[in-house]
Amino acid sequence: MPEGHTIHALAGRLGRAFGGRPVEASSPQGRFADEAGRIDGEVLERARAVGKHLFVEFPDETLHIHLGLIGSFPVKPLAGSAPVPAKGALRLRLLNEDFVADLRGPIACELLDDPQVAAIEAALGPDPLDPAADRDRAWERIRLRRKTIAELLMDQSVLAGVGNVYRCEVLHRHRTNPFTLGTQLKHSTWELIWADLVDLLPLGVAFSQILTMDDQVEEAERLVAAGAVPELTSTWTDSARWLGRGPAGVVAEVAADSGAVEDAVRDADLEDEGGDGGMDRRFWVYRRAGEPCRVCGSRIRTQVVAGRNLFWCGRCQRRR
DNA sequence: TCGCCATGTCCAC
DNA sequence: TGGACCTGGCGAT
Repeated sequence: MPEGHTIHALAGRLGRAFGGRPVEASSPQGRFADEAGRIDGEVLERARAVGKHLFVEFPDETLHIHLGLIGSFPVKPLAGSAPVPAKGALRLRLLNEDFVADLRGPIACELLDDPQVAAIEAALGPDPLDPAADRDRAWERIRLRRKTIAELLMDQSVLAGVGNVYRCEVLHRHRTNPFTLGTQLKHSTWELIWADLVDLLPLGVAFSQILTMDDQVEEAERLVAAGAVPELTSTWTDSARWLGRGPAGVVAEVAADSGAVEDAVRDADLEDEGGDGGMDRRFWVYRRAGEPCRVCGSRIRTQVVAGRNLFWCGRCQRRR
């Protein structure tokens, strides 16, 4: 179940598994049969993510996919054996000699031309995973709005890639009242929230898991610094954030040894499809309604905001 | 086996 | 703002 980090990790996997080679495309379910026929046998040039949108580029058209709440697109190595027979509601299968990727339950799966792709991107706010993202663009869309920050963080035209878990967690990390209006939010608070997302989302990509607890973030960054996280070779090598830090050197070295990278990637791909990067699933507030706040012991509250369950601590996050 | 819920979005009212 | 839609997993029955 995807927020932006999941889609960026997926783009990396698709690129490594299928990039630069012809791909077999089919729609066992039939709902995408005509379009699959148009890309069948074409070279998959590149896969990239913007927020929660996935773009898979072919010479003449771009495959646009949005997984929605329940979609999945696992990439699996074949390891010499034939792919498992297609069954159930399988919208799209991508296949080559080494990998198979099965798309199920997307809310968008379509072939677009360049202007259509540009239109989707233009409607999105800055993505904290994009090294060139401009946080001020998001601030301009926040500061004049009389909507709560809890709603604004989920609004993809304000900020691209953040979903319900990250919004709950990041607001708690900064002790910010989720009901603070955009017009009331301090600029300094926004700067801290953005910087935190720029730190946290790449860890989510690297570990295919949302990590927000201090000890887990610390451990994740330690593993990154030790060069023990193969996932970042694809997504992070061009990240300004990490090029500006120690781990980048390690990443560049690992990336230079492509054979080792391939082996490591295969291992990672085998393991992390469940979105489990290996650390236990633990949050400050998300899905902890009624449990004691890990900071102050007060009960975590929940309330539906814009159709989604918001979780927060009424004491820690009193301040607007 | 059933019903509900989910890291999402869109549309009709 | 409520419902519809896409599918899988899990707890209750």
